[in-house]
Amino acid sequence: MSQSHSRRPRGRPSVGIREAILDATYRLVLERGLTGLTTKEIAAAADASEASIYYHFADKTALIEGVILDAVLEPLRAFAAIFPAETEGRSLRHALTSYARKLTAFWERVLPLLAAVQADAELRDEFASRITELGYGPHRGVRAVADYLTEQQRLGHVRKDVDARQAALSFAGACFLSAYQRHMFGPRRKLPPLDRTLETLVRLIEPSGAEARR
Amino acid sequence: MSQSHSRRPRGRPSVGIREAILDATYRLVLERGLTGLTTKEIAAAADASEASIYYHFADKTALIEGVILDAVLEPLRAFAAIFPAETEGRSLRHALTSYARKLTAFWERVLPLLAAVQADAELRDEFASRITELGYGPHRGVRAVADYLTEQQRLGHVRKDVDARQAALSFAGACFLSAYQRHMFGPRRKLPPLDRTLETLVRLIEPSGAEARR
DNA sequence: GTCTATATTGGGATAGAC
DNA sequence: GTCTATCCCAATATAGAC
Repeated sequence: MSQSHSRRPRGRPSVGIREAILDATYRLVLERGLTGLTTKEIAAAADASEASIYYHFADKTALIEGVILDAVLEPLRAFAAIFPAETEGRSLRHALTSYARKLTAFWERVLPLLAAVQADAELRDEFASRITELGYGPHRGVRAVADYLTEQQRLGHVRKDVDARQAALSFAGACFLSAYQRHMFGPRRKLPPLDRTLETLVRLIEPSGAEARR
Repeated sequence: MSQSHSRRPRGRPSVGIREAILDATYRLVLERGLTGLTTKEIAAAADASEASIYYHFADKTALIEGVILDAVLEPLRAFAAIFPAETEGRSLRHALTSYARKLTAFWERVLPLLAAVQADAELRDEFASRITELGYGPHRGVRAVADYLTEQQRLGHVRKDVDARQAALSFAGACFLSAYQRHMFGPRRKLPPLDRTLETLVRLIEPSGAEARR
């Protein structure tokens, strides 16, 4: 967006370069990865000069770290809150399917950034401590589902002999693997469609006639 | 292995530098990530000169790509074959638990490398096409489990109304998420222990008394 | 605030002795 | 085959005009 003219036509908006730089950096990390990413590339993609990068950011590291950590932490923060709202007055199947779609989309958005984080020692350490201190992490999503399942169990919509946390891990795991596979190999459908996997899981944990009385 | 003395004592083995370089590169990618990894660092870690690197390898790219692709593809290849052997004459629970342990260990070994692959555009493309052409990929592990479950279904050890492929995805997904979490945050136990998750899954897919007759 | 032009550092790669 | 010494260039970062 906003490329395709190597020089902005006069009347350039005196503000917005900073945003363009952030945006370009983000896109480049997604598309080309972090390895070998240069300030020249970023400047070109943002249609700005390298000097402008150094006007707005202390150095390259500050730029990259800022972009990546924000791009991961913000969705994480946003996502951590949505599950309860998603379940309001919905059937077990509906709630889980809906959540799974969001969870998968979330992972697909974040995974490329996590790869970049992981490939860089400094970023990795910084990221791990930030996540830990904020209390985010995969267990967050798993626990949200587990809590929901426990509640549904109390209401008799989930078999009593199912360990909610374990079932939640299977659930989240299926979403995660599905997202990771698309992340690495694109949208080829080599794995079973996630929707049907979830349906299978739901059927497994729902009380069958014989189980309902236990 | 073979570190802890910064200079080989005299009588250095005139052969083995190539191996030392490969080994050092591998270790450095794991420890420090690919971003910013230099030939100087590699040389130092291998206790060799930079020139030796260029004697044995065409350029830095050839070295890195060689190391990483080998380090990923070889375990992949080895792993693709083991599942059937693991299941011989074992109970459903035992076979799955044993396989899960291997699957998780495999992922933990490979994930750091995959992150490096993903962070580099060239590597990523090269890797994706190699994997595709070899027919590896996450679906491989999923399918192996699915086939096994189908067989067990025929033998009456798995509920008939369970879709084997979907159950396998849940199974592999739980392993994968578990491995990924440890990969990112270390061995903190924020997720439910995998063993118990698998037990839960096994119990779910095993025929209950009421289901056995269907 | 943004640019052009330039300084500086350091990493990839090579020459040539041994 | 391995080393030391060096080259070259690309990438980060800055100076200074506008």
